[in-house]
Amino acid sequence: MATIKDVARLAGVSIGTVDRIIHNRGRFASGTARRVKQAIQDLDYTPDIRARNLSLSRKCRIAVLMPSGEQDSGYWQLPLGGMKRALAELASSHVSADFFHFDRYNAETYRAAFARMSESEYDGYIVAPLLAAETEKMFEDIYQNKPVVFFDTDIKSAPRYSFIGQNSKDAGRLAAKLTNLMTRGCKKRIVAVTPDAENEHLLYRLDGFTEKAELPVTIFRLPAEGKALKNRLEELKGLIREEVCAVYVTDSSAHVIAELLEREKLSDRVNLLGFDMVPDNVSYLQKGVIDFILTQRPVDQGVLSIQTLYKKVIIGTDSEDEQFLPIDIITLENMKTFADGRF
Amino acid sequence: MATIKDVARLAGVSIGTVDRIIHNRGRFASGTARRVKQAIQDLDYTPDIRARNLSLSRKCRIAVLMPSGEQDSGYWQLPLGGMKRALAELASSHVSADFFHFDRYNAETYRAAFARMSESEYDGYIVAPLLAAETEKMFEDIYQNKPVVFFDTDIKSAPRYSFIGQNSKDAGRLAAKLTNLMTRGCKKRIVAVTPDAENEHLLYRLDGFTEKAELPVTIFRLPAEGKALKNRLEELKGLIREEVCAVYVTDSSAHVIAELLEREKLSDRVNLLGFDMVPDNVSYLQKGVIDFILTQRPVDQGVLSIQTLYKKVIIGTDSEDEQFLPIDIITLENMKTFADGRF
DNA sequence: TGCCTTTGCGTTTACGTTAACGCAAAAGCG
DNA sequence: CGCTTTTGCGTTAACGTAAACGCAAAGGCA
Repeated sequence: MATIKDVARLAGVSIGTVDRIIHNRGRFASGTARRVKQAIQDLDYTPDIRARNLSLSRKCRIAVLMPSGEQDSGYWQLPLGGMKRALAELASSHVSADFFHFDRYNAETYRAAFARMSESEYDGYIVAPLLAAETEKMFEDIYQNKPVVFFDTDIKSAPRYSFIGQNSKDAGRLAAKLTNLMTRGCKKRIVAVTPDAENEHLLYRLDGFTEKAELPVTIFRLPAEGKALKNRLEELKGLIREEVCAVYVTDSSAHVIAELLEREKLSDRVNLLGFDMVPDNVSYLQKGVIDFILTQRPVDQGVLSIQTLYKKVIIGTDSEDEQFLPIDIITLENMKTFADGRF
Repeated sequence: MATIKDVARLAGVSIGTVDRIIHNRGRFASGTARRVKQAIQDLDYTPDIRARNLSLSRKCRIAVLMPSGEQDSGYWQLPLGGMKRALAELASSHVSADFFHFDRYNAETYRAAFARMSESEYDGYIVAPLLAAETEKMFEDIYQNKPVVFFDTDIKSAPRYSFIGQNSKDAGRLAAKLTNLMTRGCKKRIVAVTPDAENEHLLYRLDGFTEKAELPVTIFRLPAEGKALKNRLEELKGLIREEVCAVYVTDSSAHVIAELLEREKLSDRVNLLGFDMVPDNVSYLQKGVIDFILTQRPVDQGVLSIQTLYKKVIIGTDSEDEQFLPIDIITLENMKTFADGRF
């Protein structure tokens, strides 16, 4: 491997000159530049990253703005775990992160977390921009000179460096295909359960599903918690008992329906399909109450978010504008190959 | 982040002494060692890998011994691609590899490739040890002082550093579950097509399948090529036409059966399930002739093989003895999320 | 011609770690 | 007691790159 010294020798100049020409900094004669560039080509010279970073003593301080881990049945623990793992691996490369959590159903906490984050300056930002309206303007200033990565949800109108996530419509279509398979011969309906709160990518999961489903689909909205939830579940129970052969849940709360099915001894007759390997879902999958879980590798999303900023800030290489992860199908038989938390 | 200088200052010694104590090299007084270790603890000091590697000017030359890319319907291109990608990313960290390919159906070429590989010395080895009997002894000497990674197939009796691959029995079970789903209501049989040649992990894929299949399974052995293959296919055709509702193929050659089904217009009536996203399989999946493809992330296997050696040789951290990858289920609806070659 | 500015480039230090080298003090030995 | 050996530890060069600094030569101007 050629070093900057070899280049300098071949071009007949000093390493300082080579460095200046590489970085287009300071002053140099155009003829010299040509010779140096030729030498770089001839020797196939690439700077040694280790030496570069050592010399720059670059650090990468990252700010992460996301919901607290427990929300959505513990879903956010998954990307969080991925980030922590990636950070541990990159710790000796001077990559570190501060986490700012908010309540995704409370815009005020989002703004507060953002404010706390803004107190220091970071080299890069990772954000789950769940509150579209609030996010639009927030990152405009920051984006001027620091990379901002969105994960989970994309906001096309907001400025960002890269998006890491899922293609939700395809996920819905896939769910429909599996549901069709399971309900072959069944003459009743499918219930699609989706949260009360508006969320763009859950809408896509519904759209894709209804597009491909071969049985009639009844959409059933469910509040997040409390008495309203209880009442609605009671209603749902009646519906399921009578005329339903499968239930599709668009978010990570399939375990709520699973509990209902189990209690009412409906689980043999009614197929259930949901999203995300949160602990409650995993245990109902294991019992056979949930038939399929789809995921979009939330842990990998976390890992990739950190790595994307590391590459940008420390190595200096750019990533794709959109980074989609595969949609995985998980069932009783392959769950344990996913289960060690690495996926 | 604390440096060795800080440690030295706190312990009241020079950096040379600290270094000697860290590496347990040369001579030092036991009292000094205690003080230095305390200081390391107090400051939470970890050596900077970049500086360490720069100083050691460590290189990692890797030898890869595997079948040539075209074999097995182009399967080996997949891990090969993963290795190339990982190598490209690590190029400026002085990781490089030489590839030695063989014909997996010809033991002589395996030995020849091994001999060529043995002409130089490498810092690490990646091997697809498909010929169990030959491999047993081969790596004993090498393993004495260099890490050897097996991928795809494990040989428990041979010495190795780590294995990267799949749990084949689980894959078979999963295949059975999906086949059961697809053939619900069908009263005929399933044909399990498997290559003539002996291969341990294909046996496991059969075992797992027959264990969980709900219909009777007929095992049908297929030669690799030539006239024998043609005759056997003719035979298979008769079998399928009469009394079969699904075909399960244990290796990457599902496309051979797919072609047969398509030609004989049997694809609507007979379900087909196979392994590996090789180009031919992908196109039959797209046409709907193949219903499901299972994979064990061959590309990731390649990436992980390189990374495992990089971590061992350059960073100095050990990996697990066995590294299993998740079993993925791929169908028409989620195939495009896998299709960009990154998975 | 003398002085000042600009241009082009070489020199040097720093980044943090490793490891060779060698010096002083202590210990061993006749 | 004087000599050699051992012990303990400090100093230093090297890894490859970045960037500040400053020197010499050339050019500009009166």
